[in-house]
Amino acid sequence: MANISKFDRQEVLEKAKNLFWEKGYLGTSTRELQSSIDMRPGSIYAAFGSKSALFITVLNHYAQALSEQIQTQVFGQADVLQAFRTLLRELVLSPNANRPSEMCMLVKTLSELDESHVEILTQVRSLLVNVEAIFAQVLNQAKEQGTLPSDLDVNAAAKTLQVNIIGWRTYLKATGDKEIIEHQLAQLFVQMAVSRH
Amino acid sequence: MANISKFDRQEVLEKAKNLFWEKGYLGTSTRELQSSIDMRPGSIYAAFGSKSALFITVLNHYAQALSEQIQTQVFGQADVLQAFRTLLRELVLSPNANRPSEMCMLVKTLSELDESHVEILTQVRSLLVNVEAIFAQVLNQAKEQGTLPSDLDVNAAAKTLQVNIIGWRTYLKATGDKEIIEHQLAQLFVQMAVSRH
DNA sequence: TACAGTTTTGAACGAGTGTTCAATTATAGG
DNA sequence: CCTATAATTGAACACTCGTTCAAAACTGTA
Repeated sequence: MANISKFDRQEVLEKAKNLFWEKGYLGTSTRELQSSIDMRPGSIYAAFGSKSALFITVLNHYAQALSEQIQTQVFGQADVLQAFRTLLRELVLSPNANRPSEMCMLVKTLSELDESHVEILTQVRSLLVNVEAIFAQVLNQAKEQGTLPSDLDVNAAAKTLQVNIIGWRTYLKATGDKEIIEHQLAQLFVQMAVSRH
Repeated sequence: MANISKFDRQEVLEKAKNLFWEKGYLGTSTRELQSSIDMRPGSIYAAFGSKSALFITVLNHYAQALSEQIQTQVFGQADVLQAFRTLLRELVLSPNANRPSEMCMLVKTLSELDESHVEILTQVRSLLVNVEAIFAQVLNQAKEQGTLPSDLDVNAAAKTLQVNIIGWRTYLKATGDKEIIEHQLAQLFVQMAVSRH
């Protein structure tokens, strides 16, 4: 296996992520990949094994980055719920120039592939479970901080969050209508605050 | 242009729909298409023009079928809201054996393709607008029937419906968790019923 | 039955696919 | 500086892709 230094590896994964995220797994050819990450086929195959193996590595890299963002920008903040809401607003609505697609990469991959790509789908599903678990952690901490009612069903709320984020991002790609999404996002946090289970 | 009889044309579009829906636009090769609809390349190109033109024709066929289903199963029913809710439950949750993918084909296509496939994306966006308009019509009729409050913002509710359906179907493909979806679906109809704007 | 017009066929085209591997270049230890 | 090991290169492989088109088969009219 090619001994790419850690710094280069991160850079390569970042570039591969951007391309895969924009064009999807099937829509990205290995030649595009080659020129994008500036590696020749032999090196890529020595380092990552195959197109699908590289893609899975990239997916992990993507999820890792998301997880770290929540870790640094939400956990440890004075008002966890407030910080989470801010981050969510940014992730869903901000027209971040360096985001290659309006879709979440996990959801885009889940949508794109059928069950003939089991390995990739399995990894996507597992990563989505991780994300949901992190959401639940955030909500739990908000409960402890008293910004969410103590009887809130945290797991159900985390699932609702997932469903809505998926819907919002996709709807945004369809229509570009940010206003309704902004409204729904606010609404969702109101609902969580008044939930009685 | 090849003069396919109307019956054959419907059958061809149906088969092409099933394949495209299952494997996506990029994931479907013209050879698979050829054997699936039992036409030779020359005939396909005479009748439809290109792979992408056939795909767009198939998308229209797909949306047309959905529209007709709402027309016959919802409009004209004694309780439109009730009928709509039943149909929605079926469309989102039923493990219909002859549905080639858990995803909505429009959403799957929207997710899969980037802006380099403008023609297809434009058509998908337009069809999604149509669907939303039909939802609004249904809700309006429910208002007239008195099953929804007269001050309900029908357009906003239709958007919310869209966002949720997209989220539900995708979440279902990710986790298979029907329980939470069923709960959220019920919840959504409760919210519409008590809305105050 | 003969013929003009239409439709269908399937071989073929050129470009693009993921992947491999012998040859070359770079690296590090003595 | 020399050598053994590791990493990189890029040409090449065996397919597959979307698409075309001359030839064959079919169609309906006279």
